[in-house]
Amino acid sequence: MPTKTTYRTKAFRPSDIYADEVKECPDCKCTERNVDYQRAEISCKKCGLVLDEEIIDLGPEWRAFDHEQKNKRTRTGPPSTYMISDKGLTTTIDWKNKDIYGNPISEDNKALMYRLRKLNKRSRISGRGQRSLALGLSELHRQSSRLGILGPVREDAARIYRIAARNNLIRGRSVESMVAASIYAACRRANIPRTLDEMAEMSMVPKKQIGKNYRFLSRELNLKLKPTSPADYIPRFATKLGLSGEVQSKAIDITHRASQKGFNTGKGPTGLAAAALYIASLLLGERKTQKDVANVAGVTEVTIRNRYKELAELDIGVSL
DNA sequence: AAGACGAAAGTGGTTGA
DNA sequence: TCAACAACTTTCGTCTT
Repeated sequence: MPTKTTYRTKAFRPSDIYADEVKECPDCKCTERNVDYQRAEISCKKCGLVLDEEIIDLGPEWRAFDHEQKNKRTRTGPPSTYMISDKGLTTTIDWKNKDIYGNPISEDNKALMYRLRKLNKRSRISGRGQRSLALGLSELHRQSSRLGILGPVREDAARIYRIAARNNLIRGRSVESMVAASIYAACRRANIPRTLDEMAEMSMVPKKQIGKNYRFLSRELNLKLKPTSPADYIPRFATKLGLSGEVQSKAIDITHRASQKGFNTGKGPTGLAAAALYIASLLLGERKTQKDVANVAGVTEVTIRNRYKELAELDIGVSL
């Protein structure tokens, strides 16, 4: 990814970003590019060679049909927020009338300090709603891009965040953690759940806090989310492990049969998904170690073993 | 030598008084 | 608010391939 941030226009287009650093395609030496946002890939227009993948979409959040919408819907400016916001490093002026050495401030300066405090406070508060929302949305954009979340799911996350902001649910919580919680909720709603570990890793927010905020959001906004099904995790885990589609469907089959026997109650869905994948990989001869599966699923080998033992006792055709 | 297995102790979150 | 509790993790020793 290019790291240059020389463009400062309000609504830049992704194609502009790459315009000044198009390199020749090593295959056919042409310089024309296709940018595919669905797959997040840049490929050569002539020969189709993929030149860059997992690009970050820095474009506007929504489509706009007239000038007013364009102003409203475009997120505010370049990825770095140095120009706009204080990046959370707000300056406050102490209420004590002491200087940094602890000496009292002179009577002359007291009036000055009073005025400064007042102005500082006022400038910080004014327009906070608008500004923090813009900040939140750009943070949301950054995080969802890193997770590879696009389209409707991202829009849903943005909607959740906006509603939360409107209902004053962000106050007292960090923007990053609430954004992460919104994305987490949107993913679950779309049945493509991310684990809390994944969310924590990319948002730099402790897992605990994301979970807490997520529960808070779902309670306050009545999101009515069902517990995640282990089957939802399987395709993603399987892909990461490089397992075939057959193993995937076998694993999904196992989780379905297990849930028919009322097995999935109270257990973590990722553990069960991992165990099902492990078993399926053994049955179909694409052996993966417990350790590999455990790493991808974010559980330990011990958990896989336990689930695996329990599944074997369940009489659903899983026996070794 | 790596992977699988299991026991035991520890951890963080939920529940019910 | 606190203790009990279930699920899961960490750690470690032993067995298997």
